[in-house]
Amino acid sequence: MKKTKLTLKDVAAQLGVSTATISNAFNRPDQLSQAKREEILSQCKKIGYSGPNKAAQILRKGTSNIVALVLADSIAYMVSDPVASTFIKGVSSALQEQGKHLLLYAGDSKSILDVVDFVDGFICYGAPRNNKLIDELAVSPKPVVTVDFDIDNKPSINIDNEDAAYQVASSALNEGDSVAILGLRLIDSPSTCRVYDSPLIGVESSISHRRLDGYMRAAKEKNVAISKERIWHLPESGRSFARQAAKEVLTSSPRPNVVLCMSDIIALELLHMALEMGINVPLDMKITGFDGIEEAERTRPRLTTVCQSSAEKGVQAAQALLNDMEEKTMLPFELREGETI
Amino acid sequence: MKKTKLTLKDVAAQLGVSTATISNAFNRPDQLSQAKREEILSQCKKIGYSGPNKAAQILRKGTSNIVALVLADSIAYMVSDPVASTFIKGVSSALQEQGKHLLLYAGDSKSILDVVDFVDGFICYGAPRNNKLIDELAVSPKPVVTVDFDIDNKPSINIDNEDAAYQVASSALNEGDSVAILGLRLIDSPSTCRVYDSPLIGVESSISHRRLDGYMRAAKEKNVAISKERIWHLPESGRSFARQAAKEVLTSSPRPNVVLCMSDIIALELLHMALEMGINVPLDMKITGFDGIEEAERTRPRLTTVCQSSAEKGVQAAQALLNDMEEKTMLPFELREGETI
DNA sequence: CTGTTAGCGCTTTCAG
DNA sequence: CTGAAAGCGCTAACAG
Repeated sequence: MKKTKLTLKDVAAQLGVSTATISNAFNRPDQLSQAKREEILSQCKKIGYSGPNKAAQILRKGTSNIVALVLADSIAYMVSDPVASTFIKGVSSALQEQGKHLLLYAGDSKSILDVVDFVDGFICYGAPRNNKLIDELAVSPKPVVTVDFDIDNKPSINIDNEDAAYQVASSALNEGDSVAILGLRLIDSPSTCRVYDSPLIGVESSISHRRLDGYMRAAKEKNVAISKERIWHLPESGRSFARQAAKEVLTSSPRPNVVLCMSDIIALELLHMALEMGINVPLDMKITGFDGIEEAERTRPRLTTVCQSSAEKGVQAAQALLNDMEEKTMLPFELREGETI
Repeated sequence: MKKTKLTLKDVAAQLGVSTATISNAFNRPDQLSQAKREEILSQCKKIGYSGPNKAAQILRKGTSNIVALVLADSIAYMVSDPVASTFIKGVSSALQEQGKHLLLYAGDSKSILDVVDFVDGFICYGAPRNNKLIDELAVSPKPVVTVDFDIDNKPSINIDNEDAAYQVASSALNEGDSVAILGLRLIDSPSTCRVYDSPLIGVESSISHRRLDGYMRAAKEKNVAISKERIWHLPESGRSFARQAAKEVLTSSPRPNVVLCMSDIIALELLHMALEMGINVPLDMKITGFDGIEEAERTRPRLTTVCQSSAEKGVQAAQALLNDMEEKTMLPFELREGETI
């Protein structure tokens, strides 16, 4: 009894039929009689052949049932971000429904080339930290769907970040306010800092700049001036960066009485720290977030923020990919009035 | 100018060398002169050949650089669990270091067969909900590493759950205490309920039962009786199940003055609810958790719990897989005394 | 150091 | 409905 892996050919020989018949029994039920098919399948099970080798199928058919999810940053970081993980959740449930598999791909990887040949497509969540990936995706022969950013001629899922930011800022701001903004990835710096006159990055494509635009439009309408030294840049939305930035804001002078935050994580960190310092929210300081994560609902006072359904985004992205959608989709968002403004 | 994808053969023809030379230029630098190699590589770049097709390489070489991470449950659930996502974090960072890719695989999938042919191995985090997968993994020709449970003859990463539970219970319990236990997956039920006399599941393999054993050993030593109607079963460690169970416990009579929880998520939910009800923790009720998640450190009063480094587990699991380790590894844990006992 | 060639295991025309 | 045969694109002996 040798244990060399059985091949379709072996099986065909053993059962005394041709290889095509075995192949058809597994892949194209309509190509042979019900009876014959069941006969073959049961024989296969008996002799321990569990079906055509997938690696060979991938080469031959050119499809693998694997979808790559390209994250903006390292997997390590993304998977612990509540917004990203909710998105992954949406993607994975939609994929699982269709029997597709999920390959997680870091946005700071060198290249996309070592998977492009065998995955069935890419879902790209946020502009990957390594810009080169964007160029590679742009010319990839495999379908691509982007989320929270765009690539020319590729379908995408977005919300209107400018408008969302405008709305949340509008409801928070009043003439005479002293405002600070806690922004995400506005400039090219690995650490928390004020923006000052650093050149803004990815101004066209980035959701952060759309949000900034929205804040500024609201500010202008309300006759509120916001100078660049009151705008902070955070390299990512992790708690430690948020804490740093929150501290800087809270100890800056004059202390702002409205702080617009580009993520709930940042806003919550600021909120907690402010409360600890005995600052009354919203009387002494108003705070707004962005995203609408669960924790923001549980926290007291409840955070005023913009809700976007990351899970829904994930589902839509997966469906767009699997159904070869061409259009760019704009998903709705919702202002959630909490108790922090 | 046709756009048919270039193959290695085409390139060889165009450059006037043999296919082996092209292949070697990409895969085995030692097989040809530095000069020739660079010549070839730069020519390839110029004509737009980005290297050997990966699908073909997978078939030919039998390796893909893809590692499947089999989760205990659906990806959707796992990715939002802080313990699991920290584990994923560890795995992914170790894999990324070695240029390996991460395929997330749901533990409630039908079978492992549709990836076994092309992945390089499996990391299996917790006993998959679908038991069939365990049998398939047990006979898989590809390397397997299990975490938080065992398969005969396969390497594994574990902590001593019995001892950890014993220690945390020991430090919480005193003679005369009225104790409740909030357990995980103790019986076969999709909803929160008391264990009573339902048959326990997976008694041998499950970490939950090891923890239960540890609690019981401590209880016995301290002369504390814990009846099965004071032991709750939660199907998973999500907040909503936790909330349900917490409510049942807090409204049960007599109300226990010590509650041992098998996860921090459960313990925190209980803690919050108890505080809201005006119960003094730890005076009126002591609470212990398990895992040592970040949130448990941030919460006041700080939770008393067992810390295990899920990230480290992930790293070790990945290394065990990549280095073909054979042994079963036992990782250390650490009791963290908070203010809830 | 380079070229030839036999597969890796399968799918899919195309005849029968 | 079945069988024979041509590749999918590549790698690794092996011979030169």
